[in-house]
Amino acid sequence: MGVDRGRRPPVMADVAKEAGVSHQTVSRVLNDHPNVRTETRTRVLEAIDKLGYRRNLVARALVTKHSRTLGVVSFDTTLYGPASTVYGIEQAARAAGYFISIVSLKSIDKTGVRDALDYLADQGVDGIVVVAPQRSAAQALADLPLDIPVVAVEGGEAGEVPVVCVDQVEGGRLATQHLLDLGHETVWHVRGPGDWLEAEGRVAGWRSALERAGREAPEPLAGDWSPRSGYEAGRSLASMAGVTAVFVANDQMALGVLRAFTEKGVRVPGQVSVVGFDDIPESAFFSPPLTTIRQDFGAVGRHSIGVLLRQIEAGGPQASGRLVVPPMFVPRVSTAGR
Amino acid sequence: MGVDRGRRPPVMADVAKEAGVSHQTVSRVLNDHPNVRTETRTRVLEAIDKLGYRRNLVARALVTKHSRTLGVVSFDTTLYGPASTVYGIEQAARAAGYFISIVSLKSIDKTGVRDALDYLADQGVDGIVVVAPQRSAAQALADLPLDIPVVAVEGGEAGEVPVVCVDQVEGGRLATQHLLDLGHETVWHVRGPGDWLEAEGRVAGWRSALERAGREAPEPLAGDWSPRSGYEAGRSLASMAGVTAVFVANDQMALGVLRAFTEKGVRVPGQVSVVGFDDIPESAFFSPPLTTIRQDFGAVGRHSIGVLLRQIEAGGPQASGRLVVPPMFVPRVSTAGR
DNA sequence: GTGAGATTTGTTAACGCTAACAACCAAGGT
DNA sequence: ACCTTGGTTGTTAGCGTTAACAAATCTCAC
Repeated sequence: MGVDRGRRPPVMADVAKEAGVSHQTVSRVLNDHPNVRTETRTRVLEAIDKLGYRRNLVARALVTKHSRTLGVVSFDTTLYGPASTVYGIEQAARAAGYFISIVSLKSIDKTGVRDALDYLADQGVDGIVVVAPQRSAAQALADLPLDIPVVAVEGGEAGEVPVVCVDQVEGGRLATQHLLDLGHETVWHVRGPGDWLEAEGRVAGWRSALERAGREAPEPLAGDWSPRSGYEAGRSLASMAGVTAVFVANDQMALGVLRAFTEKGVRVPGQVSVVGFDDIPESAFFSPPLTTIRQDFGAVGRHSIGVLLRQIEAGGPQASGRLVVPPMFVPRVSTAGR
Repeated sequence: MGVDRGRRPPVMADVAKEAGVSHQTVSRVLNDHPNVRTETRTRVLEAIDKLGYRRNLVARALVTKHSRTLGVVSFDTTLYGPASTVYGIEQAARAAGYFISIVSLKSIDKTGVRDALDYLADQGVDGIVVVAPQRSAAQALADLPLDIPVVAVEGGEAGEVPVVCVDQVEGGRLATQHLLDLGHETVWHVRGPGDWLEAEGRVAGWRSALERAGREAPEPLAGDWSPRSGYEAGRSLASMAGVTAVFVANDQMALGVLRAFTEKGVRVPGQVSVVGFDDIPESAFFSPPLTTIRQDFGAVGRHSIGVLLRQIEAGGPQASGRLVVPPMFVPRVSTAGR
């Protein structure tokens, strides 16, 4: 392939001359226009190959008004959940022929989200996925009427914006019911930070399962998703009487709880049963291996792209509302009967 | 701000008319051209504000040949290391006014890397960071002479391509030396997968520390970074006689080793000391808390952008070679003297 | 064989911006 | 008064592609 003739990368006109056609015909070949003779097509294709031509997507985007780029706004992609979701998004988008442009926020406030959205809109993205697990982020989305398709992941009621999420309430219920089924009188809860919708959903599920069973719901302990906050909650729980079952709102905090229990000589699951949430890859190897609720982040990512693309191609918001991915119970060793 | 007059988003000509100047003057204001009267400038700025004008970056990119977008190719951004590195890259890039376009690979082979690079080059990125921890990826980079600035992260000798990395050999040495200093006769090693440069660097550091101390290096056990592979290695180690110290090539595998030891009744650090690598957020809460080697992924990400931007602005590869970030020893509870 | 219709190709004009150059104006030196 | 100089602004011409339309060619029935 004779690339590099004359330094400057070849453009459509060069291919056209090489193939003895007009540049428009080259364009047609490139865009799979039906009305091109097969013989012409192969001639053009050969010329493209010979010159090593690659079409300029920027020029294309200028005229079509479509960049085939999708924006992703996410909060702290260092965390397993967001990272996995973004990974799913990226895979699905690339499979559909879209590029992914990422903005990772340190903190999610209204200004942060607004700026990120503006930033991406400036770049000319065709649509945006906002991984908006916090109430404030979801709120921000609902408030700003963007003229560009948007999908929220884990987003609560985000006004007009369609939402893809895991059923957190169901997950909380599953975890709590499992512990009740094992014969525990009641279930304690280490919850996630106040502003997070996921944290609230899990609290709601936990509370609902307890209520349905007619049990008293103890005051939940507050955490911030970090192992350290779980550790501190664990130390509190270890010093309290009558704690036999704990539902911890994520696996990292559950790790902290387990650590605190180990230090205090509380045996798991001998004395206390523990259930986590997320099923991070490490959970199966905690001491003891953690019973938990798995979230299929990959599916969430894929679905969000599906919804977004449908919206883009339809040229307006579909009445899609809310797409809910079910959570999955994963029994391991950290829970046992009374 | 009277946005939305007439549906179609305003373009430079609209601003020009509004301000009573030519569109070129608007362009000059936008690009901070020095020769514009302050009075004219404010008039243009007011018009921009009034119309809610935002410049079209695609059109700009077409004529300037610069998209202010950087590509990132990474392997499995679900893992903590890559995720943190990409996060650092993203933050640094955005601070410098660049967009980030990500391609996350499932497997890194030559074709995969080549395709990803082509894909990003098509998009018109100004430069690319390749997170290339595998030998094959580094090789691929070295082989394909890209006409676009590239930086490799964790990349071994990548030919002409500048590299930013953590000093893996030093890390391995640090971990091993720590165990020797505690009085252990020798140190066993659970290594990462063969193709990974990081795995090889850590092996080399481990071996060098042992050699320097005049000790025999036992055959390393093979892992694949996953907790499960660490668990299996741990089971083997537990059944072997004379094992008192183990350096595990990452924290996740170390977790598996700890789990296996717990199951087999091997006390850590009572009978065997364990050192990990990475310092993931969970490590401090393992049972026992894991002594490990911290990698500053954020710094690596930031530096890679620094090197890349310098290369882009200089308009050619700088004689930068290799930028090495030192690892850091983090003592915790999983190691003790003989 | 001829005209209607379809198929295939070419020509021209955007898309919204910046670069290059030209034009204009005021100030200052001769 | 003239010419220069430099700051300030406007005009024109692309960047590389697709859209819209026009032109040429082919196909087939009558």
